[in-house]
Formats: sequence, C-alpha cells, structure tokens
Amino acid sequence: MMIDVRFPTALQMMLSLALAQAEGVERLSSAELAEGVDSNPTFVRRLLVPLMQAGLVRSTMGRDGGVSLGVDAAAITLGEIYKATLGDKKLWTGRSDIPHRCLVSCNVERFFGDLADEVDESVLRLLSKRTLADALLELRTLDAERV
Amino acid sequence: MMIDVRFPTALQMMLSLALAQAEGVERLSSAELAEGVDSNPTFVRRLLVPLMQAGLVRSTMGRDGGVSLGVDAAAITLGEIYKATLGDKKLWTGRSDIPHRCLVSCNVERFFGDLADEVDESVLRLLSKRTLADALLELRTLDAERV
DNA sequence: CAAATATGTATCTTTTATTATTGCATATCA
DNA sequence: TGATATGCAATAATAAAAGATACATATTTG
Repeated sequence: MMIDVRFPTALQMMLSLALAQAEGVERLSSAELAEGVDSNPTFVRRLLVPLMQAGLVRSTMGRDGGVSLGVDAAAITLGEIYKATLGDKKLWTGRSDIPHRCLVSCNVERFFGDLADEVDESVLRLLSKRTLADALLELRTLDAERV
Repeated sequence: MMIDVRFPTALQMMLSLALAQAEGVERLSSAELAEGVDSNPTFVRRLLVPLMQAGLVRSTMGRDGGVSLGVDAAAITLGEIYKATLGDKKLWTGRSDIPHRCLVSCNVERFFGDLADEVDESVLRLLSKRTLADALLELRTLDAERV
C-alpha cells in the first residue's frame, strides 16, 4: 500500500471528528484518530496540519489536548477536505520534458495538462456538492443496511 | 517519475498513430513510438497489448512490422483508450481492512468505494466526449498558437 | 534458405513517492 | 512537577511503476 491514501485517510479522520462532535465528545487525540484509521499518530498529525491551516479542524496542545472540528460538519464540503489535504497536487501527471520532434511531441504536454485540469475541476465539483454532515448521514444509512 | 504515466503515454502513442495515419504512414514500430514518448520499446509494447485486445490498434509481426490504428481516429474516444489502458484500476484507493470499531470505521470503506466509483464515472464521462480525431485537432490548434 | 528485423513476453533491476518509525522540544493540566 | 498531549524534523521501510535484458517467434527480402 504505497498508494497515496492521504485523502481517504483525512476524510475518515474528519468523519470521526464529526461523529465525536455529534456525540458530544470534546476532542480526539491523534493517537485515537490513528487507531481509527489503522495508522500512526505522526502521519495523522501531518495530515492535520493543512486541515488546521484551512480552519477545518482546531487543536489544543498539552495534556488532555486533542483535535476537534473547526466549524460545523454541515459547513465543510468534501471538496474543501480534498483541496486542503492534497494542495495543488494534480490527479494526473504526464511525462515531462519530452523531446520535441513532431506535432504530437511538441504539444502533448500542454494538451494533457489541460485535460488533467478539466478532470481536476470535474472531481472537485463532485466533491464540493457533499458536506461532511451529508457523508456522516450516508454512513448511518450504510450501517443500517448491514445485515 | 514513478508515478503512473500509462494513460498519458498510451494517449501520446495513439496520437502519434493517428498523425501517422493522417499523413499516409502505414505503421510505426514500437521503437519509433518509444522514441516519441521518450521511453523504451518494451514499455510501449506492454501498453499496446490491451489496446490491441480492445481493437484500437493493430500490429503486424516480423520485419517491416509495426503498429497502426485499428479503426478511424474519429471512432476512438479517449475514454476507450483510458479503459483499455488502465483496466478496472480505480482512480482512488482507500485503506483496506481497517479494523471495525465504530460507525465510521465499519462503513468508510464502502462509503469511500462508492465515492471513488462516482469519480471514476465522472472522469470517464468527460473522456468519452472526446475522440482521438478531436484531440489531434486540438494539438494542431495548440501548435498554431505557439510563438 | 538465410539474414535482418519486427513483435510477444517473461524476468530481473532500478527508481522514487509514500508511509512508518523514532526522537525530542514545547505546551498544558492536575 | 509529572503525565501527556501536539509540533516537527530526520531517517528507514515499503511497494508500485518504469526500465533493462534476454530470447522465442514471425515476416520480409535478397
């Protein structure tokens, strides 16, 4: 698993924070979050940095410290989580510095870059239609469907 | 560059074949294609396998052998190239086998899987709107815009 | 027929993005 | 002051993908 799992991991963390908030739990520690996503606290904290910068979560240091949502779950879209977590990493990357020899090799890089941009926008549009609160509700529905 | 560049590479190969066809060139060798994409013939041939199975290209063995489009460029969509090249590889993968401990950890896997499916469909829809012939035309436009 | 040269394919190595681990400074509360 | 949290830097381990190599097989040409 050396695939990039930052977004799914950040999403699960945010869902855990949303659930905690809904249940009246003040905050979760990075160790608790790490246990939930089956990873380690350092990785969790690295993911938290950009989420905090975006104001999506808030953390308190020291004993009894931890993390909680920065705003209500209904005010956070999955698109915001995605953007905060991945920055401007493109979904697709093409080969770079292809030697220019013909019509194709001279222009594919820009062509593919434009295409990749369209894909990114399309994905972000899709993600921005859903809030964290929606997602938590979907989890409850899925849970109810379990046998 | 250990990022997955199979789709951009396959796309460039297909564009080269489309250009060759438009210019009356019968076929290109995997070595020529490899030079164009700045890679090696083996990688090119590996990419060609699924494209041939999908009927998008046709190859002839032996001396003077090589590859050409299987059908007209106007009849091939970028979606078909993508599907043939990547098979059913998902655009996103989540963590797997997360220990089930709460509402979130019990259901995120399916939730994220469904989300990833939606994203895949969205991307494929976008890619299927464009044919290889369209793409070649865009390359010409980009080329004309170059200073 | 034989030489040249292409594809088809299996195997092995190299590369590198990403995750995991470790260590420690700093902050906070009881 | 001790326990325990975050913040952060540095290093190691992992694995997906590309690259390299080797060779069997097919096809054309002289």
